[in-house]
Amino acid sequence: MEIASQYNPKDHEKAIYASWEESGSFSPREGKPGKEPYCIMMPPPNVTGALHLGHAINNTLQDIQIRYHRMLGCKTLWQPGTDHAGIATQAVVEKNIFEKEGKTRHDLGREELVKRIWQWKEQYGGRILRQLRAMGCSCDWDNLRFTLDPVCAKAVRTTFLSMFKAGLIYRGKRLVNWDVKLQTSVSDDEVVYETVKSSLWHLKYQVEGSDEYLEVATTRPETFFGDTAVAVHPEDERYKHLIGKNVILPLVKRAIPIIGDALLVDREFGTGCVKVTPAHDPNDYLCGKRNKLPEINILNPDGTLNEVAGQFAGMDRLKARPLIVKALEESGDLIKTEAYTTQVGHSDRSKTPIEPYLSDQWFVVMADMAEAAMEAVRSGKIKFHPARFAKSYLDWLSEKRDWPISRQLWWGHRIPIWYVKGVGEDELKACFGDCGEVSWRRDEENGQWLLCSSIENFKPEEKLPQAEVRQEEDVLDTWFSSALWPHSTLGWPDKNERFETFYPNSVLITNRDIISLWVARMVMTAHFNTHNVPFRDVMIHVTILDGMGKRMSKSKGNGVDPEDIIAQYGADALRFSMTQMSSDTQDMRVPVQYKCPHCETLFPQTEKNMKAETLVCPSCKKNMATRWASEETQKKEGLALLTSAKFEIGRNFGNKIWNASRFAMQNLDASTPLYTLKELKAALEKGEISPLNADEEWIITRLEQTVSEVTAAIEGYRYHEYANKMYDFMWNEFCDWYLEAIKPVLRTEGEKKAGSQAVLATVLETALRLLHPMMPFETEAIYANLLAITGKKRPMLIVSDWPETAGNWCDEKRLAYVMRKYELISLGRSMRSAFSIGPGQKASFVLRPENAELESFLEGERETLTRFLTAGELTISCGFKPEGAMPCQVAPEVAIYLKLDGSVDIAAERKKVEKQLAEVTSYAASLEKKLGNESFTAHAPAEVIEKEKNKLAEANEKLAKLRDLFAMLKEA
RNA sequence: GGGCGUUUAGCUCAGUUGGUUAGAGCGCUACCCUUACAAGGUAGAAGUCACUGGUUCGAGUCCAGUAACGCCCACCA
Repeated sequence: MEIASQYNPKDHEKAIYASWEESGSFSPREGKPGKEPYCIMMPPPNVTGALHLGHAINNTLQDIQIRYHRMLGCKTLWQPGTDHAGIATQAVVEKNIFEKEGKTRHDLGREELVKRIWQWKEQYGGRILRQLRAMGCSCDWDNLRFTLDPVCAKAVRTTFLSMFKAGLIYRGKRLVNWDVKLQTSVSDDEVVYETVKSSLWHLKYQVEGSDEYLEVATTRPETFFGDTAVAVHPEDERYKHLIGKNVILPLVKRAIPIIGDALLVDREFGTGCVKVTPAHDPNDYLCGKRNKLPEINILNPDGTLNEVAGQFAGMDRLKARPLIVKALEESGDLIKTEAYTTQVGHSDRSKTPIEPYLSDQWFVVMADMAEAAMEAVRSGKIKFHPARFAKSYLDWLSEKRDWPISRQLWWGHRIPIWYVKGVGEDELKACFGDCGEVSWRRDEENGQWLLCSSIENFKPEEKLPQAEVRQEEDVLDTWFSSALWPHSTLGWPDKNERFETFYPNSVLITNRDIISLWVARMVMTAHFNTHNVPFRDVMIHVTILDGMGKRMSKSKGNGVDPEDIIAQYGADALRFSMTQMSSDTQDMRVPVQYKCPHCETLFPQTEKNMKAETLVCPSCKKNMATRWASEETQKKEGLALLTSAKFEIGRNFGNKIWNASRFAMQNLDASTPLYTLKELKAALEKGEISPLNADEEWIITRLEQTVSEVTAAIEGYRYHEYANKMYDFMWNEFCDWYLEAIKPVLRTEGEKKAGSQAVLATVLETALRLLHPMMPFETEAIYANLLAITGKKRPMLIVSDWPETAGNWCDEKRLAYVMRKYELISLGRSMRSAFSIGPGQKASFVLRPENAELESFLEGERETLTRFLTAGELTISCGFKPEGAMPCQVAPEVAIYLKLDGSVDIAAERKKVEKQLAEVTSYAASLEKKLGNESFTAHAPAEVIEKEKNKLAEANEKLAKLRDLFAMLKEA
């Protein structure tokens, strides 16, 4: 069998993924007896978005758990899906239509816009799925969900109706964050504050019937049209006497009261007088409620001033501001203007300043649901990993602020509420009284009924021809449907086997920035709908940062497409590196570089160039396109892939595994059995294969330790430990020592060779299974080769069993001797290097063990010792006495000498030994001091003291050898 | 302003309940195309564990404070 000398991912990934998929391996299959079903819901990415490395780490970690549990024999489901992401998607499509056709959504109308967004979804919605497949994600594609699916929609309507019936849904006037560009409210979470250099304008408000005036400072002078009071601190001696009087607003000459409000006013800030604009400021709004002030709205939905603003009506509020200031200045009502830096809320989506705006919105009452969600974590029914993240979850929930769920968008789940006028309750009862899927409530203020229903395509007007019926225009906040994800995707509310099997889910794996937005809400709705938790564990993983320490995100422009990395290094390299980065303390910086498609020159991604569509290569000066450019431009100019040296480690490791396996393939044949560890043990005990040599006993023991450690690491979500243990085992133990050690046996013929082949096959195959969840493509490819070369027929690795240990392969002393052997080799090589003995040049060594047992062991290892040391003559003797000066290194129980042909520079040798002597002496002294310290021996635990004593004994032993050596060098 | 986290080798990061002479990968130095692998091998150099105190027989690890950085939440008329 010809095997390439480098692992080339492109030769394997597509075909292997296809064969997994075709074999149905991604679908849940019946579990082994006693194994609990296992289920993870993929956090649904925005359907029209593109995944970046943040998603790559998220999905890698999920796939590891899924593949591991599948191999354990659990009935396993990884539920994939995408989110309709209301505002984000609608904004993108609207922008696109406006750029191409110059039309707004109002030109198109609701139906047409929604149609266009669906088209957009069909066209671009595939990219994420392609990316997930390229990464090797083993999701149940047959049951892909979308938050606007009929299944999910039913869950949304059902939940809404239940909440409505339970009195948890209400409609109220609230000050919302209004996005004037998208003309919708956005949640607090979608508002980002930006520092803006502005001014603080001081205005003069004349006290009615007096010469006195109040000086109020504002950053938003245009809002004075909506002022309904001026507030001062009730204890403020400067203004106390004015409370109850009126001031006259400039220009419009309207009288408003002076009120005392200790909550709103900080006496120390500014002038101590605050203009109160309840309709346009959250704090003023609350103040208005406290003091029963009227609320005057000054804005139209598009951000222009309304008729209240008199001559300024119709102007955009920001454009009007300087004109208003000018008018105030001219009327003498502007006292002064000072420079002021302030934070202004901007819409995360449209990047325009947010207006606090009074409007009708729908809300969900949070109090009880939040309490239940907190209890689920406090009681330990849900566990966070790492545990500290429970705090941010609990802190957020403890505020129990009602959830505004309406959005003035067209893309999303339309709120299932109908406004009904002109009928009495008797008529409603007659029509819907028997129907559990309809409920209603009286809205006295507006003289109408609020009718709520979970029926699909509900048309109450057909049953109530006499009534005036209007459906609510708003849609639900995207998070409303995402919040149902753990149960809606399983077909809830319909009773079904899938839900019964996989609910609650096993674990949620996600990023910490959506703990409040999403995790908390899932727990709340789960409790409300299913009286259960949605999942048992929440695993929060690291955040991927760019080279400048900024979180990777699409909108920032610093996101790296996983397919860029896959194209250059392969999916397994991406996955390995991601796994290795996934510790639970620090976020991970990934410095990113562009790679010129023409000359392969690398140059760093910077703040400046990260959003550019085209770039010029600093080396070859040719143009290139980035992922921001259109597909045509990418084709024409060549695409500059983003890359990072971070992934080289994964590629190099993959190549190492590949070559180690290649070596194995070259030395195995159709006669080689393919045992599990337990079967190998049984075969040994029955004498079916010849006894293991020391190196084999050692590698099997190390392998079994690795099986246990790696299993525990995955179970405990300690991914970097999983990656590092596998890396160390494969590279430093399997390749560097074991494979090198067994080479001669494999070149022989006979029983011993057959035994060694069996061991090699077992170790390799077990290692492949351990690696598979993290590096599925390559391990599957190697496994296929292994089956071919040994002539076995087995199912694919993806559905193979997770390794089990057999235990007790050899005693500890023997293991220690093997380690001693490796240590001697290292020391010997070190001396070779110190004396500039070239790699091909043979050198003579003497080993002087201190007891006959070790002597006889080393004698048995003469072949490997000779070969690893490139030794000419190798003497192993307890009674060896050096004649004259010989370079020497000491290990516990044994010393190794180098015989030099030429003369030895005795002075140099003496210096070396002297240096070592000094080091070990001070080390031993510090240990002695420690052990001589009575408080240490009194306080420290016995095992620690024992350990220190052993260290001292070893140091003293080494010291004695070094002293002998030194004395000898002196004589010579 | 409140909370959470981070600061360990030139870079990116590990370091389990306090108990080693503090580790890895990349990079660096020297020598090697040795028939699995140069995406490799062998041998090396490189750290005042941010700073200041404290607790302790013993601190990279625990406590307090300081500084810098990052994230989340709240909010500045």
